[in-house]
Amino acid sequence: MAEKQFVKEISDINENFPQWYTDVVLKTQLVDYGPVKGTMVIRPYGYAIWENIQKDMDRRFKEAGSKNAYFPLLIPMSFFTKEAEHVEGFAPEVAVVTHAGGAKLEEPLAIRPTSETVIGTMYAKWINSYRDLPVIMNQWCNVMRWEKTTRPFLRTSEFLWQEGHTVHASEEEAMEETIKMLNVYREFMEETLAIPVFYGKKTDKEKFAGAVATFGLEAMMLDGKSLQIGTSHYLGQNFSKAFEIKFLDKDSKQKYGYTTSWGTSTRMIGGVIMAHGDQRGLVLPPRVAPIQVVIVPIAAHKGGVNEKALEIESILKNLGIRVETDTRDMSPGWKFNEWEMKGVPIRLEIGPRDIENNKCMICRRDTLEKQELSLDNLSSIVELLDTIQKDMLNKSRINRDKKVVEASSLDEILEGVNNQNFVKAGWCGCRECEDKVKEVASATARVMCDEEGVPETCAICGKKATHKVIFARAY
RNA sequence: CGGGGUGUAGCGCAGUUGGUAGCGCACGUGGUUUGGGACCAUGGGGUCGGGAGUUCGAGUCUCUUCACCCCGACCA
Repeated sequence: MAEKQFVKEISDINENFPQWYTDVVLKTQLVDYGPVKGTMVIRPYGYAIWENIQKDMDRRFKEAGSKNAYFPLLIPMSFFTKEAEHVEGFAPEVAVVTHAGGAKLEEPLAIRPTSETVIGTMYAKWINSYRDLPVIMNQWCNVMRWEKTTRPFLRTSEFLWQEGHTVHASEEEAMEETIKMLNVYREFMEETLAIPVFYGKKTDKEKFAGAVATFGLEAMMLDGKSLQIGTSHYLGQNFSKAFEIKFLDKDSKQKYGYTTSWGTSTRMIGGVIMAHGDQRGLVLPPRVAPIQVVIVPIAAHKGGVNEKALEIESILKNLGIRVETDTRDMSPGWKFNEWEMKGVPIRLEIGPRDIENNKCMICRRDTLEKQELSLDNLSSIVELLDTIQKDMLNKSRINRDKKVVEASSLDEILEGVNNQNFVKAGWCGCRECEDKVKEVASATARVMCDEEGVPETCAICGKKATHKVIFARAY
């Protein structure tokens, strides 16, 4: 059977990481490849993770003052040309509708790669006075970017995401919003996905097309590569000037607004897989796991076992736990392996001997530790899920911190990334040095961390450093 | 777009000098099992990626075409 092969093949994740990833997303039935190259079908088990992410994140957005809305999928091509840098950045990857209703369209329509342009157009109509500001909206939708190489969740032609778009009366307020949302993301990644992140300003080379400044959150995957798991952009007046987002201020003067945008995508699911997985497959943090506890009845044919299992299921359900009982006619060992591969945080075994002794067996997916639990004490599973959630973040943080090094020369940067590390180094701020690192070490500048203290000299050219940057290979 | 590779059952693969299309897993049925991927019996399932050619005969040889994968390049 395919699943058995999976466990055997994957003896060392690091040696065969891309293959491990592909196997795990396909064999755990999170996704399937779509009929159009570069697209993915998110299967129910994978989509349930996305729903949990959405629910948690949406609550945080609303607490931060954001409202949800929805804007159209199709955007007139002319909208993109209004912001020069934006069109230049996105043109190569935009899919375009040229025909509709059986005829060629007068103006081609872009399938949105991101919605700054439509939303900006609408904001221009809606905003007149400083009393209309700030505007803080978010939409959950799909976008399309025609990428050359794709991988499920990490980079697909079509993906699901959330994009927030805001307008503010002042530069300070807009920048504050940019940083505020960056922090909302950071808290979500750590508290809900159990993924520790580095976060900070991106270099000009890596910033969003059309932004004044881009801030990113970078997570370390099991193979030491970095995944940009969320971004928050300060757009200044670039888009408000291009789309005429103006308001009459208190001083009776027409002014352009200051805009921001921020987004995260289904890529987060890929991040969860690659940050927590192991040789047996997925390890899902309890807060996003579609099934938090799976009950496996042992020797169910002996009577009374399935009944007891279902009784436990209803007790756990009443405690607010997402629980499922696996009554399929298969050997227990087979089920154990299947649910481990699927990353269910807790497995509960119940058999005739347990029922006699009024207990059950509990196995944690993150540590694979087994322990007995009295059936009178089932409510402690709520705390155990919480413990697992916290332990996973701590474990990730410890493993990550072991793989962060400092470098003061190009050779050391190369050595660092070759050892699957994140490398912190001084940087003079010039594009040439950034390109040199890419050329020599295939690593890119991820985010700046100047607050840690900027080194004296640039590790690449030896001139005076202006920033401290994390270099890493990236997905 | 450059370099390399693969197309044979749902999945993974074998198929020798050209001679009736095979194996493992999965799937159906009956039974025995069940505390770490059980077993026995039996059954169903194929335009060999497509097209053309050579031949008495092509999964196998030739030409052509398509699709997918990996490494680059590009890129949230």
